[in-house]
Amino acid sequence: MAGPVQSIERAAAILRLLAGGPRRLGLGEVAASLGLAKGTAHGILRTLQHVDFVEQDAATGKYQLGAALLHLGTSYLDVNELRSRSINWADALAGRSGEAVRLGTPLEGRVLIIHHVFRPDDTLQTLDVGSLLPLHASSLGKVLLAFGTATVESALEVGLEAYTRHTLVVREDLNPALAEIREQGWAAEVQEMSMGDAGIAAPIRGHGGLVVGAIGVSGPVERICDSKGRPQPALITLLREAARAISRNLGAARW
Amino acid sequence: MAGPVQSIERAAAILRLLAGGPRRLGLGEVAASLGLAKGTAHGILRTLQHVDFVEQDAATGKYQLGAALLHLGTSYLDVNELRSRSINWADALAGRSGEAVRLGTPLEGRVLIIHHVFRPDDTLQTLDVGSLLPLHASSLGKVLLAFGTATVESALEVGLEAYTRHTLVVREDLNPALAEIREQGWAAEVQEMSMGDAGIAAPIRGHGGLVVGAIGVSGPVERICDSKGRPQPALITLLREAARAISRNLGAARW
DNA sequence: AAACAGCGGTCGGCATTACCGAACGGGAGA
DNA sequence: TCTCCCGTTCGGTAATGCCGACCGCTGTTT
Repeated sequence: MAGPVQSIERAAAILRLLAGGPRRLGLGEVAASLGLAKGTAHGILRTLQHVDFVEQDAATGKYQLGAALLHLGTSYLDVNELRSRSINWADALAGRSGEAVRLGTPLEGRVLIIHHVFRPDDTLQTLDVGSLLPLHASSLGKVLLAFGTATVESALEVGLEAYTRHTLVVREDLNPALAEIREQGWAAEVQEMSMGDAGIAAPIRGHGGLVVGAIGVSGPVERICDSKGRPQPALITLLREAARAISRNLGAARW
Repeated sequence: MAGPVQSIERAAAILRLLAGGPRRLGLGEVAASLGLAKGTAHGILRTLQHVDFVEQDAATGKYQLGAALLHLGTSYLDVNELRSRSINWADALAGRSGEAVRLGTPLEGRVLIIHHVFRPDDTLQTLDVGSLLPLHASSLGKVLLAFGTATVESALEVGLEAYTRHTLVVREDLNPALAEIREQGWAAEVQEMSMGDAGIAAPIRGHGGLVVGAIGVSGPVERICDSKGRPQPALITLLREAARAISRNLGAARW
């Protein structure tokens, strides 16, 4: 396999860099972060700006992401088969469980949320679609890790950040947990990402039984778990039924 | 100004192409559409795939947009100042008017929706954020055209499609309409995009009074308009107040 | 007020870079 | 089983984009 086109790789790196920080970045910062000459970075940025992938603040000259990316991002949602085939089941699952339902797929050592059904009550919630969750501290991520859709190495590259005192932060603790998830066919996360919250997730399989994504239910720990701190069996059943139905819909024969 | 980086321009063209059709595209189709050699297109696609901007269907070998774009798109929303400074006012406007509120900015001869507050009632609605509306047949687009934020030329390049019999499809009809919008400070669209629907929009100004976007209210024609088919004066007042407030928030001195 | 420092932007020479077109191989359909 | 189609590979070529020094501006410091 021949080498990738470098200018495009660099352009993508710049976009990722701009997406990383919430702050606008100057030309110098961009060039320094990627080890490029200023002139080189400027050429790439000028091109990205020309195609509306990047915008430049008129006052400060600093750069930020551009509008075209928003349209490309939603177009991705439109063509994503995993998402479109899951929507109906995710809706039903949210209705029956009374909790928020999310769908995830791996991206760069994290979990990308590609669908989010709000909890049916009318409380204020923010749309998570497009957000990135950690692989090691979310039920969706653990499923993806356990079934090989995401690699532990990619998670380690990002780093096993300790969000709460329950977060699994060492690889030796992670491995047996993943084995158990493979065994039982679903994953739980209880106050590992934020205190008071919990979630469970199950794998979604595509053609040859390959796991292509995960679906999860999440909410306050007192509703997701029973008095012993274990996920509610009834919820698990609902979740696994939904995951199986979606898998069949995607062409997974006998799961 | 030196020339833009061609490989990046081509990569962007491929992404736009993939975003255009809802269908997955083969290598040959991509190469032919852009007039590139198959080898060239393949190299670019391979790179885009490597950075997760593009995915390849394992079965058919066809290409589609990739997951990284979704995250970049939502990151764009996070840093967009026009959006973040408008959210509160858009919310309030939706509450007071009882109708859906949308925010738009120009992109490639169309209007990109960067914010969407649902109509307060509980009817089924689809999120328009990331969608593209026509410049000539939407109230948001007409505002952007009238105040020079989008050019009539860019609209003509896309084409003045006739969605209904009320759509303005000839430039000579468009120009006086835009002059009137400039005059009165707001735009209306009554059944020009789809029968039964109407909308009104007003400009949002940034620093030097430059129009940077538009905010609009839309809904069924019988609620937006009065019995004579003219937009409700009360709605217009609410809308213009919101637009003015946001403009001031963005630093527009006296509008 | 003047000098400076830091910024984004520009320019021209060099060699690396990515482009092209033809040939390959595998899969699906006939 | 044969054939066509399509994604992929490969090597030669010169066009391409990269580099690093230089420019002009703005805001700050002395």
